Amino acid sequence: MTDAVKTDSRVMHALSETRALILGGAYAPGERLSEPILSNRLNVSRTPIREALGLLVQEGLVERMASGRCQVSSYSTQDIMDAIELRGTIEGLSARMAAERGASNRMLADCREMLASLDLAVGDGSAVDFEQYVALNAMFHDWISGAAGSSIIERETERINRMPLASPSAFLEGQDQIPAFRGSLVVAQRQHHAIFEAIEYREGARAEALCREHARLARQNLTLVMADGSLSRNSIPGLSLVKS
Amino acid sequence: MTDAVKTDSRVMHALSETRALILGGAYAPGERLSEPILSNRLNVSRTPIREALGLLVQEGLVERMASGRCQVSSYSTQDIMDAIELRGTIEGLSARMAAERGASNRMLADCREMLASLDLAVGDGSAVDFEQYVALNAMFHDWISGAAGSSIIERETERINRMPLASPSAFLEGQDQIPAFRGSLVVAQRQHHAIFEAIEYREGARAEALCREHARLARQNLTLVMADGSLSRNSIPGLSLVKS
DNA sequence: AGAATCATATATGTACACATTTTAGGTTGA
DNA sequence: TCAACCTAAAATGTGTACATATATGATTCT
Repeated sequence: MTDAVKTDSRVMHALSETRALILGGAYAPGERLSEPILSNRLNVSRTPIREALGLLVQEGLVERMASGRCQVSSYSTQDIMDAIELRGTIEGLSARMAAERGASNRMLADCREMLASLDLAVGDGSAVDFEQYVALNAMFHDWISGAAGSSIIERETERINRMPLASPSAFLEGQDQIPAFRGSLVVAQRQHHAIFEAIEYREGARAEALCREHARLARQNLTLVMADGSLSRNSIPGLSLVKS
Repeated sequence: MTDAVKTDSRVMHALSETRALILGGAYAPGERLSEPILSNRLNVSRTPIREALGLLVQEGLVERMASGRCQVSSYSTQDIMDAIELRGTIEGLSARMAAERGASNRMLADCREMLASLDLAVGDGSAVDFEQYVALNAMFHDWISGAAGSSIIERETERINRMPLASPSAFLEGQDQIPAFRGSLVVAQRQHHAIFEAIEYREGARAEALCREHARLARQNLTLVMADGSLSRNSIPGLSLVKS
């Protein structure tokens, strides 16, 4: 988080609780979030609730109406597609900058290690260690962002990744049951290697293009998820916010 | 603004006043911003001051330290360079999407009108109507963002543009005295036409590349400004935040 | 003299009260 | 039946008080 709110404060409590309620589908898109009611529900006074709502507006989970009232945000499938495309574009920028400016040997070594662990987690795609994969995948994407060497770009990347369903891990958690997903992990991991190689060899344009295409795997997964009627709306955090 | 804070509220007052103080250089980078002191200075109670500071953190003008205290942000020249590159990249994405998805005849007509007015404002570069240029230039860039047809991307573009010195208008205001600038406006306006043409003809890759290069004019202007010792540090809003 | 320590002053985090605005529902009138 | 209006309930915007945490500066000890 870029906002240094003390970790054990009531604001943080209100923030994470409310976020969990929204992402878990306890509040439907468009539903009002009144400060007094949340205040009662979370046993926190209105002041931290108010601040937490402001942060959720910033995260995109909540919208503030002209009257000042808050409601749960609603996104179209296209919105999520665009958010993923935006993430891919910014990751592409990071990767290009990392390639052009050059990553330190230490950074490169760290990434090689990550990739090796990811190889183990993926295997041949028949028995993926999902938990490991999710954690390492997030680390790899953070690595790209950091390798660019720009705090501004790193900060904006973090921001985009907080947007529901746009983060690199969005469709991974709780998706071990869909067969088509497991295959895509093998492809994704091959792309990870290619992205790393491009950065290592200072091939900026290639690194950028690969990142963009890599993000499009997520768009494909979104399509799969939206088409799959058997999926509970609440099995993927934030999916409840997507209307149409 | 994406945040719907009532326009005449005390929060808005505190926000714009404090922002003006920071951008005008009344507070130096790293200087502390205490809520009670601002409260006194602006004749507003701590509550709206506190919220305004939160918004300024979001804008990047203020940083919140681990203790909870706020201080004026400090940026390096490289940070601004990176922010401009990021803006160019996102504008490029917008332009590509606008080209690929197609802009309505109405949108295209609007833009043609803007470009004609810009042509008038620029003339042959010897007698530029700066005020007109600044306003129309901002409109043109907003148009690109809107033409993409994605509210998500439009929102993030607005956000980037609020970052000090990264917006398309950042180096235009108050720069009528630097000769090198006037020449760059002719180049910039030619790029505007090319970007429009690329979008009109659905040439996505061209539109994207042009937007990126267009933003690099701003980077060049930043270099000029930083090299020019004769320039007062406060003549360009936000320049006081740049250290080294 | 310099470093560690302690006390005071100041700032932040939070609760709560109150005024104003907004919403919601019911009533009246066409 | 529907629309406009009016009234009551509820929500937001803001000020203020107080507890806790943090910073500052004097003091003491080495």
